Amino acid sequence: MYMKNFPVDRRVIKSKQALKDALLNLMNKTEFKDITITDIVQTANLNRGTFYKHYEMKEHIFDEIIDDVLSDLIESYRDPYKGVEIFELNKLLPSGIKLFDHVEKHKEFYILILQSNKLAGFQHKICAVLKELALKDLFDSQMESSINPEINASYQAYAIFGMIVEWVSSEFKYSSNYMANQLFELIMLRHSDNIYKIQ
Amino acid sequence: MYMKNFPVDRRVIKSKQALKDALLNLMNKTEFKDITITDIVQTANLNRGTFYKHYEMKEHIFDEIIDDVLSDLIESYRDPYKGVEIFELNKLLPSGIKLFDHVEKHKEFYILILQSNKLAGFQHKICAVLKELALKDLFDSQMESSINPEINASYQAYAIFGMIVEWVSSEFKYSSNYMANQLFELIMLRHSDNIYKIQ
DNA sequence: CTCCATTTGTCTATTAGTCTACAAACATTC
DNA sequence: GAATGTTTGTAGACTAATAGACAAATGGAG
Repeated sequence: MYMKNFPVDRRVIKSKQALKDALLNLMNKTEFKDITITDIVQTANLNRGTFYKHYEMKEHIFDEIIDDVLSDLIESYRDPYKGVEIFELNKLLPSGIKLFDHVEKHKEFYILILQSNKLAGFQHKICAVLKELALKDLFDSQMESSINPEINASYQAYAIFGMIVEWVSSEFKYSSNYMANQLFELIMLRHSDNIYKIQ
Repeated sequence: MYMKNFPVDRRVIKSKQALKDALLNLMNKTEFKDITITDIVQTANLNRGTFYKHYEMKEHIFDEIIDDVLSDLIESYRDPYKGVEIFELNKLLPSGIKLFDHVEKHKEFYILILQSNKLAGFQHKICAVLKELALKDLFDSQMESSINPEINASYQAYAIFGMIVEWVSSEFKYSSNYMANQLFELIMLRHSDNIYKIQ
């Protein structure tokens, strides 16, 4: 995941955001390949020159959307741990789980990549990020266990992603808080399982 | 109601709109007099210089908001008549009544002026516009009647405004379509009354 | 009243975005 | 395949918006 040096000028941020919003919006109605640059700048309400100032092709807009979403995913995942030295499960309150707020925030994006066949590849990208995050946590907490950290991380990552898939395809029937609670309870359940097995 | 020569540059339109949105937004939480120009440009996410390029004081922003709303009010009122030579009541379908769509569109504004004591003066401005519109219609259609057109127009204007007040204070409990239907039925009712009296 | 922080209005240099126009590449239709 | 319209990429002249700095005005708090 590459990172461009962040723009400082408000105008740049706003213009780029408008282009990203426009592209996502158009992708809900039209095939990516059929979307013209003229379409994008028209829905973004910008001059075509502005597009060429920041991007070379429409693909680059989408690349940046991915970057944005993944960065925000990482941030929201880590947010509950902020300032916490040692990982303590009982301090991880459901309200601290910002993950589903993140999904809701990028609703349009998630609907898109879950519905489209062609964009399915990005699902793995998301899971890979989730796995890395989980792996980092596990490394800090359960080094003595006999469980393979990679497998455990992947297990957790895809489990969470499963919840997201379910949520999105239910058309966001539940609140993000409800989803956070569900995740919390599932974690607790799994944790008590472990304790049971150890005893 | 005066009309500034419309700006052509997108940037101007966007910046001004951002300032208007910001002001309306702030007025929901803070007294007008306590809102600083710094507050406005910060919520609008614009440089302070941009404010001074378009306005001299915050009052001028609000003046333009009023202009916008009243212009849109007139347009939405007249929309059903577009292209119609002679006023025919039975052709005025409920779906053609765009008035409540207008109110919904400017929700924030209407809530503001109906809740605030200090902004109550603008209610009369709106009614005055509605009366003028009604007067124009009446002039075209019922010159032979013995009813005083001014009184009739004012009657109609305040009647419609009454519906708006009710709708706003119900916190938009009904759909704009429902409101349009209600208005339509009320007009029909009154019309058939008239026929009854004539016969 | 004095001190301190905030807001205000104004300014400059720089950059982003605008509009317009153009020729070349692409598509469609006949 | 010629003719038509649309999209593309690029360029130039112009204007709006930016960040940043500044002194003056305003406004509390001690």
